[in-house]
Order: sequence, then structure tokens, then C-alpha cells
Amino acid sequence: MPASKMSKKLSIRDIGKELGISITTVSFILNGKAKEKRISEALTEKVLKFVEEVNFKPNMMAQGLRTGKSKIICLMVEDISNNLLFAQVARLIEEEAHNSGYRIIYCSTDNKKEKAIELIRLFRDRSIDGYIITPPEGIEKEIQSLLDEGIPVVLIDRNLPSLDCNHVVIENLNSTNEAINHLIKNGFKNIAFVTLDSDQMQMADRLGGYQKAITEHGLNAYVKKVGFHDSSEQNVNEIASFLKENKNIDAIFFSTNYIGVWGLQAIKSLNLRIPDDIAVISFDDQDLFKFYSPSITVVAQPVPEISSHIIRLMLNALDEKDSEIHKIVLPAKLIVRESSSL
Amino acid sequence: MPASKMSKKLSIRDIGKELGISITTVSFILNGKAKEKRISEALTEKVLKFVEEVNFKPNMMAQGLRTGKSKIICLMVEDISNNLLFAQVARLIEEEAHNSGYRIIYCSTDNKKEKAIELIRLFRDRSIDGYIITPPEGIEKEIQSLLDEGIPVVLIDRNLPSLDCNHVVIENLNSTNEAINHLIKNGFKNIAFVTLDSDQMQMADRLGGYQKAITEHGLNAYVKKVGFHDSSEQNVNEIASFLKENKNIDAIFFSTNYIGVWGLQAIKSLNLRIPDDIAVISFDDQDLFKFYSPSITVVAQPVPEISSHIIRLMLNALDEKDSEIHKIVLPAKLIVRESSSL
DNA sequence: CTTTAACGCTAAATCGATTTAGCAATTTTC
DNA sequence: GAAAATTGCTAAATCGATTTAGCGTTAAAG
Repeated sequence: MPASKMSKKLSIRDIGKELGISITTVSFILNGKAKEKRISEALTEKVLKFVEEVNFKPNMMAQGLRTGKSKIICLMVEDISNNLLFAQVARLIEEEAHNSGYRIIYCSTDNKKEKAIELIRLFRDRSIDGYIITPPEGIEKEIQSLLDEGIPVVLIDRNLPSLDCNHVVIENLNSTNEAINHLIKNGFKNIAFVTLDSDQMQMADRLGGYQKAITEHGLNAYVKKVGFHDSSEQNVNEIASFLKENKNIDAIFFSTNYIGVWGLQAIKSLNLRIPDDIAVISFDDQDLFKFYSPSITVVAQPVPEISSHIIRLMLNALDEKDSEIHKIVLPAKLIVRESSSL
Repeated sequence: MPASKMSKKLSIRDIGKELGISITTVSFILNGKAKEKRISEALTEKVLKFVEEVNFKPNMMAQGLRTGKSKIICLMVEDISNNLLFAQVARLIEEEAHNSGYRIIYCSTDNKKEKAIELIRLFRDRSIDGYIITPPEGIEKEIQSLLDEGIPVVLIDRNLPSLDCNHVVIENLNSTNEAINHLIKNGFKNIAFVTLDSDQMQMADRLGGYQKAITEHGLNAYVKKVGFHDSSEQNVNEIASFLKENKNIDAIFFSTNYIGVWGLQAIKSLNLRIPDDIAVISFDDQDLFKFYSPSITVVAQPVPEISSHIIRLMLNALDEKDSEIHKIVLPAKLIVRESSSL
């Protein structure tokens, strides 16, 4: 039998027995309360050394049961495989969470209210310590009840304006406005905006940025909305039809990266040349846009900054160092490439 | 004070008290042991109804402490944000895991042995029930010690041949061989192969598939290896230099999707036309390849099949229904697009 | 009519930590 | 030198489940 199998997992009781002291003392020392509880330096050292030697790790379940804390953060995104942004955020917050002794479980809402509510209910009963959420519309009540219980919540990507809750979002309105103005400056006159059929904050703001630019320059608005839950094929066709019906459109803005992908397919299917027939800008950067021929101008989110704000907000809230509500709005960056000027 | 805040969390003790029965009985009923323990149907019904009514959910920590099971599966990938494949797998296994009462925590190894070992050690001490791992080279001992303790492990994407362990991989050799033969059939004679500087199973097999085809047709081999941990820029430059030094290369195979992306950049930087100057095939499908101009031929992994095998293997092993080792090898599919024939 | 078996349920131990309350010995205070 | 305070440590309760061993009652067996 291998040694690994022989060594029953150690408990704090074993440590106490081995050293001839009480488990209380061991616990105090391990929790850094030696000073506070007036344990002698000599004993403290001895215990710490022994614990290190035998590589003792306290049982998380027992700790969790007693303290009510699981040391687990839930990351709830729309779809971890759909939007590269979410996978990147997942990657970036993972390490810092681990460094602070937290693990991360993830789940995907598919941007469906019912699914999000179900998931929150599921996890609430399991003493998850904190929630990082891209909220679909309509889950305000669930979130509020988390907040009422004092459970840290950080909303990301979008905000629920009726809630007084931590969030990290980007300047959707201004950055979209800047992008549309960039098109206008480059001489485009009939600028279309393709977005989701959704009232979510970030979408509303992006549309707002478009409308502001269009209005200020007295241009015609061309807005097309597509369904998040419709198939890719359907949405590609919808965008293609929209372009066929509005042949005077000379520039187009896609308000998310996946809409951008659908849009490029639609444009390709109509054999339109970019930017000669139609200029293109999309929200969210990704390889496809960088390496497309021609390369696609984008409004890029500052993923590392977003992520570090998210995890810092969460860890601070968990520490109870910081009980303030923080509403963080970060600028996005227009990256001009070949697709947006002649 | 809101109602939500008033309702202290229920325990099994409360249920017992409320119904005037012992907690033992409640526990038996909730664990589906009513029949086995000869609890009357009437009482069983009554308890279940009450539990439903008050929406009682057992405390996972207490359950975990008592049973030693956490109901948590660890998904350890190279980098959840780098390789779209992993994010897709993450998405697909998530739902089934939830349906079976498991949650998933994730972590990224960056394909580094030390980091993987550190993570496994970290999680071992926390009673994670099972591990789904894309193993870097050199972590055989850690994995073996998990296996020795009877903890279910499923290796994915690649295999550690010295271990007798569940795994789900694809037919790397055959599928690469088929792709290279496709190039040969289309008249290409000087076919290059760009891969990772790594001895991992899946990479070795892909290289093997290339070499087999080249040898069988008596062609020259052109193999370029790039570093996983080097910067993208560096690798793009390396590939470009390689192509400049071997101007007779008329086709090129990239052995992973991210190498494919670097390769396309290199080709673009040299102003080579695809497929006229150089034909291209890459491993792993993604939007970029589908919508690139010209579209890129790929060896596509059957992501849904892979994922469902992974989660089924894991859940069966956790159930202890199935203590057999399963070694699953799935075929990959050559998707011919514009980039691989004149 | 006694013994055995089946029935329906429960008391109490247990998992491994945290934390409150407090004890005995020593030192300080006045 | 007695009372008070400090020091250094610990016993036992607790968190909320699971599970073993067993108890009293009724029905079947002989």
C-alpha cells in the first residue's frame, strides 16, 4: 500500500494530541489569534513548525460548517463559451481569488431570467460567499435579497439601475458615440446600428451613443434589432435582409462581438466590399476582427482593468474591510483599423 | 426588516421539531432511504410535502463534513480564455454536472507542470470529489496519487500514456494524416508542419500523422516548433522567418488553433496569398477560420461529443456505478474550405 | 400462551473545525 | 500579605448533517 494511502488525513485533534496540547490552542494559533489569546511565542512557533512539517491543512467543510463561509465565489455569466470577454475575465480573476484562498465556481445563465433566478436560488442554499454576475433583465428581486442578507454581489458588463449594488461596467454611451462620430468624420452618412432586442443597460447605452451622434449631425437612423436566442443563421439572414432593404447604408456598427461576426457573414454573403461598399465597426475586440481582411475597427473593452476591478471589489467586500457600494465605470477604447475609412 | 432576513435558515432539526419526529427519520426520508429503513409511506409523504413547502435545503457543509464529499468537480484546463475548446467544454459539462447536483470549479495551469501540481495539492486538501484535467507533462505522480486514493480523474485533450486513467481524446494521428493527405492529393509537394515545442501526447500524435503522410509519399519534411510560453509576436516572427527561409513551401499545417492564428498573421505579414502562394490547414475550428478570406480548412474536434463523454465518465465514476477505466478516442473531422486547394 | 419476527421509529455518536467561558498559576497592586 | 490582575492555556458547546445500534409495539409462528 502506498504511503499516500496510509496517511489518514490529519485533523486539528491529531495535532493537539501529538503535541500534548488542546485543540483550542492549535486553532487559535492557526487562525493568527495567538497574540490576542495570549499563547506564548514558544508554543506558537512550535505548533506552526509542526503543522508545516506534517503539512496539515484544515478541513474546509468543518470550517465552513462552523463559520458559515464556504470560501467560494460564484461567477455567473451569460455563456462562458460564447463571449470571449467572459472567458478572459474568468481567467484573470481566477488567480487573485486563489491567492486570497477563494475558489471560483461558474455557471451560465444564457441571459435568461428564469435560469439566472434558479441558479441564484440553487447557490444561496449552499452558502456561496459572493456573487459576480452579468445580470439578465428581471432578476432585481433575487439580487436584492442577496444584498439584504449581506452577501457581496458585483454586477459586471451591465448594471441594474434600480439596484444599489457594486458594479463594474464600461462607458458604453460615450465609447459608442465616439465610434459613430469617427464614421461621420470619415464621411459616412447612412450609418446603421445593429443591436440586441433587449433593454439591458449596456445595450441601451450603446444605442444611446449612436442616437446622440446621429441626432447631433442630423443623419438618418437605421436601427436593426436581432434576437439573442435566435439561431446564428437566422440572425445572419436578418442582417442581410436589412442591408438589402436599405441599400443606401454606407456604414454599420455592430453592438456586440457576436453580432459583429453575424454581420460580417451577412456582408460576405451579399458580396459587399469593406469599407468601399460599407464601413464596419464592432463592439469588443477579438482575433477575428484583428486578422480579418480588411481588419475591423472595434470598440475594445479594457479586459485586464475590468477584471482587476471586479476581483478587488469582491475581495474587499468579502473582507468586510469595505462596506461601501462602488460603481465603477471604465472607458473603452476605439481601435481604428482598415474597415472604417476609405 | 425584510422577510428574507428574518427567516433563519432551516435545519433538519427544525423540520423534525416542527413535525414532531426525529431528525434521523427526516434524514432517512430525504436520502431516499425511507423504504429501506421502513418508514411508513404516510410519514414519508408528509415529510416530503413539508420539506417542499418550506423549501428546505440541507446544508452542504454539514453534509460534506459528515460524508467527506463536497459535490464539487474541478475542471483544470490549460487556460480557459486561450483555447476556445476549453471554454466550450466548460459550458457543455456545466449543465449536466448541475443536473446531478455537482458544481464545477475551474482553474488554469498555463500548461505548467509546477502550477498543475500546486493546484492539485491545493484542491486535494479540500475534498474535491473529482478532477477533469488537461495534463501538462510531468504530473503523473500527482495524478497517480489521486487515483490511489480512489478519486475519479478524467484526462482530456491529451493522455499520459504511463498512467492507467480515464481519458477522452481525439484521433490526432489519423486526423492529421488525413489532412496532410488531402493537401498531397491537391498537388502540394512541400508541406510544412508548425507545432508546439512539446512532447505532449496529442502533439506527438499530430506530428506523427504528418510524418507518416510525408514518408509514405516520399516528400520533404519541414517541421517548425514554437514555444507555448513565448509571446505571440515572437511566434509570429518565428513562423515568418521559417517561411522566408523555406521559400519552396507551398502548404502549411498548424497543429493548434492559436498556432493557426499566429501562422495567418505571419502569412499576412509576408504578403503571401492563400492558397495560391501557400495552402493552409489548421487544427481546431473557430469563427476566425470560418470567416477568414479565404476561409481556412480545419481539422475540427467534435466538441459536444467530447464534452458529453467527459461528463458521463466523471459522473459514472463518482456514482461508483462504474469503476472501469475508459479510454475514449473520438474521430476528428476534416472540414475542407477555400484555403487548401487551388 | 410464549417466543420470534417484523415494523416504525429514534437516541446518540460522529465528522473537524471555531469560540465562549473559565481555571489554575503567577505577577502586580496597594 | 491579601486582593486584583494578568498569563497561558483548555473544556465543552456548537455548526447541521449521516449513520449505527437499538427500543417498544404489534403480528406471526409454534
